[in-house]
Amino acid sequence: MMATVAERSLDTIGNKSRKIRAGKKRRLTYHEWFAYQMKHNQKMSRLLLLPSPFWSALSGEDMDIVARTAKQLGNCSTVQFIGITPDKKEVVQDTYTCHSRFCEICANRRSKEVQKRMAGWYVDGATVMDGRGKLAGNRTREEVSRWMVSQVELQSALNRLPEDQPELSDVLQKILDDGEKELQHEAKPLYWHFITLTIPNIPHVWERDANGNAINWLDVKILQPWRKLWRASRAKKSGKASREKKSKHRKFLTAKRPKKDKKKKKNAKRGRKPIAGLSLFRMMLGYMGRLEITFNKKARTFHPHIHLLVVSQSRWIPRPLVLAAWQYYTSVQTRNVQVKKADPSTVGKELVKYVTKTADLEDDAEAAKELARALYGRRTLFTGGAMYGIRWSETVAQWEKERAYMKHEPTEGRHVRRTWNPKTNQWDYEILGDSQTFGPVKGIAARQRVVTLDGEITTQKYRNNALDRKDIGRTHGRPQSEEQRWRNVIVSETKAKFRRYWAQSPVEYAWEWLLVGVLSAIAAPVAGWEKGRYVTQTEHGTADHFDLNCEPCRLRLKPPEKEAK
DNA sequence: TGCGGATCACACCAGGTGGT
DNA sequence: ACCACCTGGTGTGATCCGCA
Repeated sequence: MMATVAERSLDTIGNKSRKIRAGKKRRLTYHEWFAYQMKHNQKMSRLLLLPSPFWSALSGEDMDIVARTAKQLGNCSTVQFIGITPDKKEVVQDTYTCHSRFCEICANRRSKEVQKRMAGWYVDGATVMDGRGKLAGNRTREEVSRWMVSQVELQSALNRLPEDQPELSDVLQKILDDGEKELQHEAKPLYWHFITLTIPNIPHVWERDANGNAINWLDVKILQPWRKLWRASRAKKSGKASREKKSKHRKFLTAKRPKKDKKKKKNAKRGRKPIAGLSLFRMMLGYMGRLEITFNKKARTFHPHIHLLVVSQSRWIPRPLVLAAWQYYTSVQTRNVQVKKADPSTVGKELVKYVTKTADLEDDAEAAKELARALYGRRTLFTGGAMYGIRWSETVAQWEKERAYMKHEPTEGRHVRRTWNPKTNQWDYEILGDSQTFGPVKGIAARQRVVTLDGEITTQKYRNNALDRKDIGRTHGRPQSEEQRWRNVIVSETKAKFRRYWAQSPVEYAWEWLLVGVLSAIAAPVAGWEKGRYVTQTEHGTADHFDLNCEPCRLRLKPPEKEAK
């Protein structure tokens, strides 16, 4: 019953799938949807999922290998397997943990918060997911099932309606669409404003800290505050759950009416004090921004600006309120905030004219280098809200493309300095000499990471790549069976986890490795050291020790040889 | 097509304020 | 002391864009 309902109600998933979107639009079967989710859903892909055909291929010995490797590495394997039962139910089969008190992953798993949320994720050992394929932590399988049944029943009722009842059909269609429909606001006139947010002169836009890590002050000082401000302004005002409203109403009916205290303020607004000026940003529908950095030659300081062209529902934007909001999010006492009305017909000119003046930097190679590093891979022209992703014209797009010359290494081509020529209404390019060129140094890559509930820091792409990589687990030129490939995936994942753990906190890892070794030596004095590692038995193949660099150990990973013909 | 970088919707959570 | 209510903050998954 469950599976059939799921199959019939999951047709909307197809729109989001790249493969389905490219081809003819059609309904997804449950298996197709599940395969898609396994590949693309970040929450689900945090688990190492094995397709059901390979599930039986994983023997108990393989699990032992994983567990032993995890124990040896002093880190959690956090490898979970999901099996598909005959009734199409996904069941979490097993998890291996190291239970070390130094292990962050285990500490996280033990925390009440994680336990609480994990309890919502799984009902009777099965993953809970809703009709849209999302893992819903606050809904049980029964609730999801009821929701899907109601949707299917509504749709079927709509299909079975006779044609002479258009009114009823409309009502049913309205109910169906209600969940997906966005709120339709009545049309209001829009006004364009030009806002300039600035940060006082700062000595550096990019530098390295004591540990050698790159700090992009440009991002910290001005871009992040702006993103925070915009995000806060986009946040919906919290709505009330119907259950709370009901309880409130019930209490209101049953409670005795108290006498009003005239001393206290009437109609006083309760709750947290709102941030001044944030309501103004709420009325803005979208923005187009340009990052500008000027350089003060005498003081040798940078002065970053954000020029914003916003479209707002409010006719008037008071400058003090914008200033207050900007000061709240930057914690900086600045007074250089400008607000003025803008003409939408001159959008391009207003924004494009604000570019970094390279003439200020030509005498200061260090400053130019610093600026180049700060701007490396960063978009100086950005959009948001209703204007997100729009482009003015192909010409502007081409300008943007050309402007990114600083992204490339100096060996890739010659560097040019571009200046705007108002006479010809075009850019003039000036080729810089070798002494004036500079190559940006890549800092620590700020990759988008996902911290799972198990505390593991990973990415969806990393896992997909690991699965897609063909050279996983050296095959030495031999063709690799699917079974062997999946087995190698497990081992390589564990090894990669060790590398990440080592990279994150080598000191902690070293201490734990030492402690585990000493404790093992005390607990099991019969065995000894071999190849720099402690083993409980010296004979390979039957020992608890498993070394990936050891040939006898690696032999155990090989698939069983076929019988001789 | 893969990867890096960015925004957005949704849900939950922490904390403050007025009232009982 | 507790509750109702309000606010912004934050985690998480989805999606989009630009580039090679």
